[in-house]
Amino acid sequence: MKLSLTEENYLKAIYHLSDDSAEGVSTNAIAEELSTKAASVSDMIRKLSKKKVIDYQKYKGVQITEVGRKIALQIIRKHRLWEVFLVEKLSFNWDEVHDVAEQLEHIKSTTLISRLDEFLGFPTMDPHGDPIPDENGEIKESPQLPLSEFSENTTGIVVKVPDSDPSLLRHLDKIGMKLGSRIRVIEKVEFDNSALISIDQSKELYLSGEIAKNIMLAIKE
Amino acid sequence: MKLSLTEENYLKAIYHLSDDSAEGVSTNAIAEELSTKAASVSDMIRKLSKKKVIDYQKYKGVQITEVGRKIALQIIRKHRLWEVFLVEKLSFNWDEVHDVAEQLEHIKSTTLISRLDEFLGFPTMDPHGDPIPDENGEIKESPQLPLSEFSENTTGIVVKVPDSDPSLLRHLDKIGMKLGSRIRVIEKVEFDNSALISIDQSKELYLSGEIAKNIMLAIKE
DNA sequence: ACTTATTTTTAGATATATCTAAATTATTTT
DNA sequence: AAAATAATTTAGATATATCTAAAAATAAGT
Repeated sequence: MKLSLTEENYLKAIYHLSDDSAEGVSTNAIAEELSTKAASVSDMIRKLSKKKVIDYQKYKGVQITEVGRKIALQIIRKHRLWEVFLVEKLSFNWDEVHDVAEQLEHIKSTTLISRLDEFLGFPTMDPHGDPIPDENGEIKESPQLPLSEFSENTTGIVVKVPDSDPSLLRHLDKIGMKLGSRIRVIEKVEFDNSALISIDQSKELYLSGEIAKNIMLAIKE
Repeated sequence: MKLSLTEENYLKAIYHLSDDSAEGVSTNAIAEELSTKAASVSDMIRKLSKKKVIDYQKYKGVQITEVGRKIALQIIRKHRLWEVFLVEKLSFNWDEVHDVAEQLEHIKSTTLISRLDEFLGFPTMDPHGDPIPDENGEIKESPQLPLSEFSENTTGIVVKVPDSDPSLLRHLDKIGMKLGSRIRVIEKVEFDNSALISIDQSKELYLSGEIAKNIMLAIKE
C-alpha cells in the first residue's frame, strides 16, 4: 500500500481521532485537526476509502479499517522512534522534537526503522511517555489517569503529556516537571479544580485544573 | 529562500552538472540526470530562475548563481551527514545509503543538522570519500596519501588513480577497486613493500608496492 | 548557404491537493 | 412536523509538477 505524504497525515489524524471517540470520525473534526477545510477532507476521504484504509458512507463519518490502523501505527512507530533519537542522541529538549519528527516519520525504509530501533535499544516509550508500537503494530500500555483525577495524598509518575502544545511543554519544563517525575497530590482546591502538588519530593506548587487535565500519571501503589 | 522538494532536487542536479563542465548546463542534461522530460525541465528552469537561484536565457542553458550554489551545498551537506550516520551508527553498507539519504536530505531543521554534525564528531568526509561542506558551504579537501604510505590498521577512501595507464585500470577493475572504495591496510610486507588490504569490508588480497604507490587514498579517522 | 537534425520551448492535458461558494443532507429547535 | 441551524458534499478554481505533441530556435552536414 503506497500512500502519499498527505494521505499518511490524514490517516494518522483519523487514527488519533478514532481513539477519542468510538463513533465514526466527522469530516469537521478531521478538518480542524489538520487545519484545513471540510471540503478538502471530503475529497481526501474518498481517496482513502478507495484505498480501503478507511470505511466511509456519505454524511456518516469515517472509520479506520484494520489495514488502515496497521499503517497508522507504523507511522506513529516511526514518529516516536525518531523522537527518542532526537532526545537521547541529539540532546533535543522534549518540547522541541515534534515538528522534526513530523517530517522524519514519512521517510520510507523498513531497514532504516528497524536499524534505528536497534540503535536506540528497542525503546518502549517516547520522550512524552507515549508507547512505541512494535513492527506488528502491537502496543503495550500501562494503566494511567490524568493528574486531575488523582485524589489527595496519592502519588503517580508522569508518563504522558500532549506533544502538540509547545507553550504547555515550555511551562512544564520551567516548573521542572518531566517524564518520570514523581507527583504527589497534597491538596485539591474545589473552587477552581487546581491542586497543590509536589514534584520529586521537593518542589511544591499549585497547578491549574486545565494543566492537571493534560498530564497523565501512571498509578503508583 | 523556500524551495519545494522538487526544486531542491533540480538545484542539486544543476549543481552537480555544473561541476563537470564550466559551460552552462543544458536542458537535456538535466532531464537525463533526473529521469524526466525536457519539457518539464523547461518549466522548472523558469521557476528557479524567477527565484534567482539560477541564471537563464532561453535556448542558452542555465548557470547556478552564488545564492543557488550555497543552497545546493547545504542540501549536499545534509545528504552526506546522513550517509555518515547511516553507515557509522546504523551499520548500513556504504552502497545502501544513497536512496535513504536522498529522502533525509530534505528534512528542514538547521538545529537538527548541526546537532547531527556534532553527534557524528564533525566528519569531513562521507562514506564514499566525498567531502562534507560546512555550515557556510565551504569545502575542505581532505588530506590524502598514496596507499603505500598508509600504516597497518588504517583506513582510507580511494579518491584518485592515474588515468593514464589502461593496464592498471583494468587490473583495479578486476579486483573490484573503484573510486570511493574503502581500503583497509591489514598487514604490510617489508620484503617487497606489498600490503594485505581489504576492499569495502569484504574482499582481502595482496597488492604490490608498485600499485600501492599509484593509488591515492583520503585519510579516514 | 541551405537543408537536415537536434535541442529547447510552448501549448494543451492530466493528476494531486487545496480552496471558496453553492447545494445537499442531517440535526436541532420550536 | 416544519423551520432553522449545522454539517457535509459537490462544483468550479487555483497552484504544483508532470506529460505528449507541435512549434521555434540552434547546431550540424553537405
